[in-house]
Amino acid sequence: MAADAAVQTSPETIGRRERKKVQTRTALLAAAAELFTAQGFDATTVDQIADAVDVSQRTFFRYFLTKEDVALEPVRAVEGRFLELLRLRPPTEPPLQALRRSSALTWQALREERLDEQHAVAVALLSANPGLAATDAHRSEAHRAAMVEALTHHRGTTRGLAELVVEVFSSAHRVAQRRWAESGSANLDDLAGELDSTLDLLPEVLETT
Amino acid sequence: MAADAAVQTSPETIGRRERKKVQTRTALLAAAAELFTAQGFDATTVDQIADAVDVSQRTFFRYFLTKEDVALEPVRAVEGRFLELLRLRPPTEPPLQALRRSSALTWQALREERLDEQHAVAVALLSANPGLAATDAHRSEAHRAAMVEALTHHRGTTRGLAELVVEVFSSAHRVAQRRWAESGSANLDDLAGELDSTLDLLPEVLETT
DNA sequence: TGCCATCTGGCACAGACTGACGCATGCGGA
DNA sequence: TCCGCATGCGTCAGTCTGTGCCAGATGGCA
Repeated sequence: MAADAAVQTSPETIGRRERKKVQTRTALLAAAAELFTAQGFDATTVDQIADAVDVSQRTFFRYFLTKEDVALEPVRAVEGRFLELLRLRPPTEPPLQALRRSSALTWQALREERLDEQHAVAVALLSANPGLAATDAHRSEAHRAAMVEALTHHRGTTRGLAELVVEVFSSAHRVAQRRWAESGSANLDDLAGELDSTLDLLPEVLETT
Repeated sequence: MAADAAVQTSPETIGRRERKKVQTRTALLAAAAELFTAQGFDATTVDQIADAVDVSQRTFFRYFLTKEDVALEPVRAVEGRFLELLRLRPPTEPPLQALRRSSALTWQALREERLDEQHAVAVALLSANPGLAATDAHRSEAHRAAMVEALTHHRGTTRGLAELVVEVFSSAHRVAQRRWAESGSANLDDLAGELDSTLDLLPEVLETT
């Protein structure tokens, strides 16, 4: 009976092997986050992270391609959530507004799942390590491409326009995120506020042509 | 008399030591560019570059902090030219237009000094190596800050607005540069055209709010 | 000519990352 | 229940980037 229940509930269907993998992966992520915030990204070696979880360095690199990836993984997760929400937006909605709304909803979801602190930590790590931010810019290219894909044909938007919209939105997002990190706030509402006021400045930008 | 002349003409004032330094630096830059375009950035080792100029690897790292820096140095040079021209713009000119005009003038200058090919090579290298582009984004932060500095108070522009203007312009610049690289053109006029048509799309971006 | 600052080469080493090999463990079928 | 296979993991050895250190070579200058 108990076994049957375990077999039927899909998430628990996975065997011991799979469970262990998830375990070590999670442990590596946690250990890395802790060490990075405690000692800084550069000062932390991969060996330290692996030792903290009691696996070999080689195993670490089987879970994460690079040391940067283990730091950026939370960011990637949030981007995934954001994309899901963006794809649910009605095609009648203007692209830039769809992006703005999806951001707000993403942060709301993070807060409801008590992931806001974790996200704040990741963002802080990013703005404290410019090199890491550069890698992030690279790694998020796929994400931007997916955003373009989701927005093309939104209310007759051409691909070329969608590309520019995404770039502009990403710029505003970066500016807002930087200001938020500098303010030292860990409240996602403040981040939303920064993004709003930044986006509201856009019309003035055009007047400078 | 001859000595006096040498002392007075500032560029030739430098002695043999300084001249040799410029020589090796130039040689390293040239060898790196050649190897990078021939074999790709990742496939080229620092040892290869150093060997090509017949200096030790250790010496290479005394001229360039990282392998990436030797690849990005031409880009930094162009940014310098751009900034000089931007600072000469009349303060009555709207910021975004000042940026646009400075770009055009920079490319014109590059062409006149027959540096357009070299620049095309650097841009091609950038768009062929996303990782390098990420580092470039990081390294160009100082450049963007300088642009903000130059534009603040331009026609009553606040710093906050200037920051956003620079971000938006940089976005358009990236988009245009990517399209130009994809088109395979080595003509700087085409790049200017791409930038113009991208910037002209900006009003439509705002309509998507 | 001789002294001093600077440049350079070579060495040793840390840290990120990779390929190969063998062992151990979990999984599925007979 | 037992066996064979797939998979994950550790170990080892090695590459490449980047750095500190010291000794020798070279240029500038009195």
